[in-house]
Amino acid sequence: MNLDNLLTLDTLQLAKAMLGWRLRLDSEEGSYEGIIVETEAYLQGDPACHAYRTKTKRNAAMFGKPGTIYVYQIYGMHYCFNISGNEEGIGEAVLIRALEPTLGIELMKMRRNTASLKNLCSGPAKLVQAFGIHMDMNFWNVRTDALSLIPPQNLIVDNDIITTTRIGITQGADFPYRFYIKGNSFISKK
DNA sequence: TGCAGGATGTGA
DNA sequence: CACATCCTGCAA
Repeated sequence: MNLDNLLTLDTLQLAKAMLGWRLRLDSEEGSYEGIIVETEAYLQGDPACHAYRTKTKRNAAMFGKPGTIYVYQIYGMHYCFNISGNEEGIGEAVLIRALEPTLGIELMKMRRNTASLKNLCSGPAKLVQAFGIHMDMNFWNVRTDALSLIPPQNLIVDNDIITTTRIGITQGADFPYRFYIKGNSFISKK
């Protein structure tokens, strides 16, 4: 599957299909890459979705074209990184929850202030910090900007994907919208 | 090994 | 006032 095909999937399928793809950032200081190993989907009609009610200044990027990057601040101090799904005008996105670092590891260790490989990108706010992602990247697009998606080296099949409920929410807590690669040790929860 | 507590912008 | 989180410190 190529990037064009990936971004035509509905948001739930997109969240699953992104497993195994690599997230890459090219910045002044160097390049970062990690394999996407855990995602969550946030959909229309889903009370946990930031776009559940109205379009606001904060959630506007969720309504962008597929591949639009949505960065938001949470708990006043951390940031999370999403990729918008579905067509323009519909507020849906996939939250990237964990990566298996493959490139730029020394830079990540400095940014995260830890030497532990497993602790670099094993959470949505952690991977944001490891890559140095910030609010200026809100409304970027993975098609056109320095934050991009690279197709999988090893194809992830359905049998390799575990589906569970999402982490850290109470509204919509029963929806099975969290996906991760079976047996991968870089996910956010053991 | 587990959990309580704190930091604090945004929108209901 | 609840929240798509993480880290520290203290108890068991």
